[in-house]
Amino acid sequence: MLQNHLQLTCNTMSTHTHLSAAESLITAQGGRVTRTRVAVLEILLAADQSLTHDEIGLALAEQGIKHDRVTLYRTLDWLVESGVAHKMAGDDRARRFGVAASGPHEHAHFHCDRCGKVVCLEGLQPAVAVNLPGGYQLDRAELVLHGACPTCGKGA
Amino acid sequence: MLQNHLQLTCNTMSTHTHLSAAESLITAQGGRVTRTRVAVLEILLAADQSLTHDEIGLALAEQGIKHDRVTLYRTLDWLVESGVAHKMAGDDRARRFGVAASGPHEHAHFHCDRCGKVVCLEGLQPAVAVNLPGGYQLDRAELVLHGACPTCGKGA
DNA sequence: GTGGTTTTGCAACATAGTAGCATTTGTGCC
DNA sequence: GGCACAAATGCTACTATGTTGCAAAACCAC
Repeated sequence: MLQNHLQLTCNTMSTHTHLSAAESLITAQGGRVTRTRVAVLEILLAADQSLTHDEIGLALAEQGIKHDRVTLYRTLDWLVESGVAHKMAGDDRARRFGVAASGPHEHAHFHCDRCGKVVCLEGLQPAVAVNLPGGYQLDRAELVLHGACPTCGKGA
Repeated sequence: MLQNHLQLTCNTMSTHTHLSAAESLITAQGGRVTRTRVAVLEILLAADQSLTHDEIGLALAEQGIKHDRVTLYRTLDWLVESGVAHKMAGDDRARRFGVAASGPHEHAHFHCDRCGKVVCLEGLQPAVAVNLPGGYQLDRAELVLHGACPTCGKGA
């Protein structure tokens, strides 16, 4: 899980010009580098799976970063809008967020039906664009695979 | 308030042995044939797209069928549990429901990003089961295509 | 440091879905 | 047809998720 080392990631005022990956991404999008944005993005970058708003909020709290529920929603929305993160709807009614590491919208997700975890499968590209009925214009395809993740599969 | 036309759509007690498709489906699942279930299922059968809980409730009201929000949730849940209908999460936070006409879980959906409509594409089968990382067990694949439906595409 | 704009935090609201329980309604049986 | 019993409904209240408006604070350029 996430450590709570409290390692004072607030280096926006430091004399070093050292920029973390998160900070670079944010400035590249023309946004201001704020405590919340950096922390949220770092959490997403460090995570190997999609996280819900709630999970991210919890991680923020563990790092001692004070934040508001609404701010987190807006931060996540901004990240999605900027193309840095992507949003996806699961079977439960909570949306999950992850960093869009590869192409803009071209990767599949795996949803574990037992533990509810969602991971990104970068290597998979759905072979669609096939027999779509006439008149439909395809923008992007979203592929969600359901089943058991390695952890849950072993237990069975 | 609700009209009191009370047009007695109750044909479960009629002398005919005429059973609608909806009624047959319900009894086949070992469920009771109730006003709400028959009406909901007929609405879903008649629809050429997935409907939200809200849209179904509206359709029920238009037919003068008194119902409760909670009952509708439970009815839909029962239909999904019985395998008669299927549930899918869209980009908005409302779940959509449709009848599972073909196989149990093996068809794709098309989501129109302009009008929000969701239709079932029975003919499409995602060609997955490919390079899934080791340890993952695949149960089913859910493919959602995003783009413009024929109606919205023409306008562009 | 100062000023101006972006973000945040707060409170209140809105929507989607769930839980418990008393009442009603289908259904099998006589 | 009438009865009994379980399933389904309807009601109220509640939780969870997400949104809006606005004043205060933080960020960044100068």
